[in-house]
Amino acid sequence: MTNEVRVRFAPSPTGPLHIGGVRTALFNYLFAKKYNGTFILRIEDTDKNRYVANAEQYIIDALKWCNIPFDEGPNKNEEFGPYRQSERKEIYKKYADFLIKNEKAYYAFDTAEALNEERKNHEEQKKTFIYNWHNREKGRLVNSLVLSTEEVEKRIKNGDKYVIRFKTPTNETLIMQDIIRGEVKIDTNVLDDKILFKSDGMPTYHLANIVDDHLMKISHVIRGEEWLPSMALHILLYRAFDWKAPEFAHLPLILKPTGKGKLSKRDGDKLGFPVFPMEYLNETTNEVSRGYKEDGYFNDALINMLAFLGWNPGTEQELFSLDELIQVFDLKKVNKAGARFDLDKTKWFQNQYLQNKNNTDLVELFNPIIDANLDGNGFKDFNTEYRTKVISLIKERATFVSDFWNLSNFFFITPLEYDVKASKKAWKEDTNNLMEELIVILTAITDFSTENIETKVKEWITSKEIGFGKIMQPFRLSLVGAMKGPHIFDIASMLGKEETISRIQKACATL
RNA sequence: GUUCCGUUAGUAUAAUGGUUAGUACGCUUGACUUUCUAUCAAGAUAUAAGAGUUCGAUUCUCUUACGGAAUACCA
Repeated sequence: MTNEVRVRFAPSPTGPLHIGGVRTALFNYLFAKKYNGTFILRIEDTDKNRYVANAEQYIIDALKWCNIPFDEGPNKNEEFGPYRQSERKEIYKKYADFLIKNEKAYYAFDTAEALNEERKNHEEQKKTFIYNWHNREKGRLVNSLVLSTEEVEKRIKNGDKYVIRFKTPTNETLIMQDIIRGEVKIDTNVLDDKILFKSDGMPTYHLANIVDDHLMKISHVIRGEEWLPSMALHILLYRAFDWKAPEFAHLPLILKPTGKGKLSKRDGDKLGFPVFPMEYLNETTNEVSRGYKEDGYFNDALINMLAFLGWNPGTEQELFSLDELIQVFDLKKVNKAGARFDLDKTKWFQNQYLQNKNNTDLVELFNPIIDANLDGNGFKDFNTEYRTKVISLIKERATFVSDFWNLSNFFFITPLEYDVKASKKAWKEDTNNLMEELIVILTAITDFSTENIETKVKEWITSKEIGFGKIMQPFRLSLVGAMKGPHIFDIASMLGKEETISRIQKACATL
């Protein structure tokens, strides 16, 4: 690659970033890093009405948690700044005027009501209203193409509201290149004269986006597929300015897990899974939306899952660290079709990451949970070694750190009650007597190791000729309180002789 | 409605002008652990439909169907 790679993620601060946005950011980041390029965050806040105060901070925090740091952006290496479009307001007018002067754009004075009226009329006739060469000079619309120069100047001087529209060229088949989709063709006659500059003095997305991408020397525009229909306008704008256009790549959309349409911000609450990387507080409604972080997902697991939504390296490896992703990432291998979000697969990634984490690291995360649940009620003090051992025994059944406690509470507290169904099944009339005998066996064991207990107990069961189930099931029930948990002899060894025997006695007394 | 984009099992995807169309999640069954939400093993399920090009197409072309997006003084 001869030119420097500079890509940008350009969200609009109208609310929290959802995982589709995170994936767009991720792909931009991976592409930039792969080519030693620059990843830029630009805040596209040209719509005053939809602006949400805490959204920008959320976006920044979310990218940080996801480990997708930007090289340039608000308050960071502002060489091409500012990076908020609201702070670049003055820049855009100049470029809009340039287009007017070169007859690539024109003033339009039509009111929103008049345009709505047109749309309605067209709809009644089953036609679509398009503001373009069909009608822009036919006199029904009010713009500088039909008005005299004097009239236009008078209106502007008067303070009449106006917008600036792009004068789309006619009779041309545009052939565009998309890195992911290949050739995309469109007839310019079906395009409409998009508004570039709004009557409130702000540019629309289209103008601001092109001007900023040019000024910030963006080399590749990597964005969601919803922008594909706008690519023609954008290419035409680059041409009108006589600028070199960047390369484009339109990413497939992330679709709802069930039903129709693309994943939307509301789906999380409706379908019962997070759509946001982190929890988000809506400050006007005070509603809290759940986030992957708070639900217990690891950031690297989320990122790995997202990377595989619409892309894969072409090998059978599925687990990749961020650095490995950077190495193997290739825009050309991104899929064209929309990808349905799959919660099961997401959990699988999380599970894999949990299994691969060091137990010593996991203890740090588990400690607060143990301490909160214990609150001085444990049967002894539990050192880090003990806690780590517990994790090693139950980890494979867990997906989240928050699963640990349910899987391991019996390592810390004596069962308070016994699972009713299991008790009925496992505890028979002669069980108490058998347990008394088991206690005798256990008492005799000096080295209370897993292996030792196992051989001694099994020897005894075999010599008594009484099916394993009659002993093992009540034994487990006594120690755990339910028919669950890891290898029973591991549990006994961990609890120690005294606690093990005392639990059996307690069970005998209760059941 | 119009324009653009897309379509390999339930889902995410791999591969190829000639293969038993691969993998993962999920699902089913079995084994093991005489517990399980774990583990192991086995299994079922796919090239949307039709036509054309070709000795041969899932792969290239066209049509249809279906899906998605866009069609705002939102991004």
